[in-house]
Amino acid sequence: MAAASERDEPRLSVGQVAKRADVAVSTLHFYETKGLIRSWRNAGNQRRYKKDVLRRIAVIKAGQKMGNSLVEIKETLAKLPESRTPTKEDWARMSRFWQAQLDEKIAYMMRVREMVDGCIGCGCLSMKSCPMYNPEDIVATEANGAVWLDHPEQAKAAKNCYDSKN
Amino acid sequence: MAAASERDEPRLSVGQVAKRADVAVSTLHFYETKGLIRSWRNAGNQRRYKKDVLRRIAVIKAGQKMGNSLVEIKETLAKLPESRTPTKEDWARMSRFWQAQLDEKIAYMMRVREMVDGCIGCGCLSMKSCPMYNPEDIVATEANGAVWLDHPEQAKAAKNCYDSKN
DNA sequence: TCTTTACCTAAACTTAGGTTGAGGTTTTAG
DNA sequence: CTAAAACCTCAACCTAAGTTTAGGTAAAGA
Repeated sequence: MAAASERDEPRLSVGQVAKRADVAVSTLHFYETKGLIRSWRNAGNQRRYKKDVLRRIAVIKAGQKMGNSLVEIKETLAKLPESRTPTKEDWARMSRFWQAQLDEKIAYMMRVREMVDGCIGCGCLSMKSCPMYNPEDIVATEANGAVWLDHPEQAKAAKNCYDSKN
Repeated sequence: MAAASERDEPRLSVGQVAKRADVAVSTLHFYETKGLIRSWRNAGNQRRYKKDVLRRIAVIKAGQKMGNSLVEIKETLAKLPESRTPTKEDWARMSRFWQAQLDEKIAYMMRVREMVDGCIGCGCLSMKSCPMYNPEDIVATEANGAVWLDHPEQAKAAKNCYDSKN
């Protein structure tokens, strides 16, 4: 029966996963301790993975490229169904979620760009009015995970930041 | 003469800088050990700063928001003149440099967005052909500082990544 | 069978970017 | 003049995201 179920859904060893996903074996151990991936053990206590672990790792990598922490990525992965192997539609939903997040980050970068222009590039050096000196602009809300949002008004405020008092 | 030069260019104490730049005193000490800012000592061995330190800290903060490391930021700050207090034009040049960097990062994010779409969102799970699994796409060149550039072809490659073998 | 390769755990180490604490000195305000 | 507030150094500590090392077991192939 163990043999039968192994035939049903082929499992990968840690070395195989490491090679195919291009990460170190130690990284897979590490991700497992962090709850990002899961494995089962064979009779000899060695890890065995379902193939969808490869996609999970791809998601982890992509998330890191976007600048997300492993904790945030774990929260995203937690939206996948636990009871069954994720389907194409499950992954597509996750993809859409991340596209939206990327859109936000791109918008954030564009606001930083405006601030750099308005605040470093200009003659303004007053710490009080310049939005760049006020750190409340990165707000973390646990509902959305970390949010990279400046208050949009700040970009405008930067434009008015021309009192070269210092 | 010490008094005269203090009158010429007012110096700030570490506490004043901390308050105005909204960072901890310990952070200023830390930045100093890292060579990001500089100070002089008064007769009692206490730090004194020129006012342009505030702008340097603003630059550090902006750089961090863009995702730069302190080392990278230090390299950027190193482009400022050492011999004199930076002028408006010095800061403007730095601003332009960072705008360009931000443009690159925004472009990078947009490529990641395409990859997330093409590679997680699609049915493709082959590690070999998918650019997402190949880490060489973040290339560090010391000339430019760390570069966030994917090979542009990779975004295209993601589009061809539909062999659902796994 | 025997030896090499792969795998196991646990703990220590690494870098980045700071923060905290201890113990002592300087400045400032009343 | 004295006490509180600000400052000093140095060392230890912290989190994130892993990597490395040490000592031992399992599996694969000649």
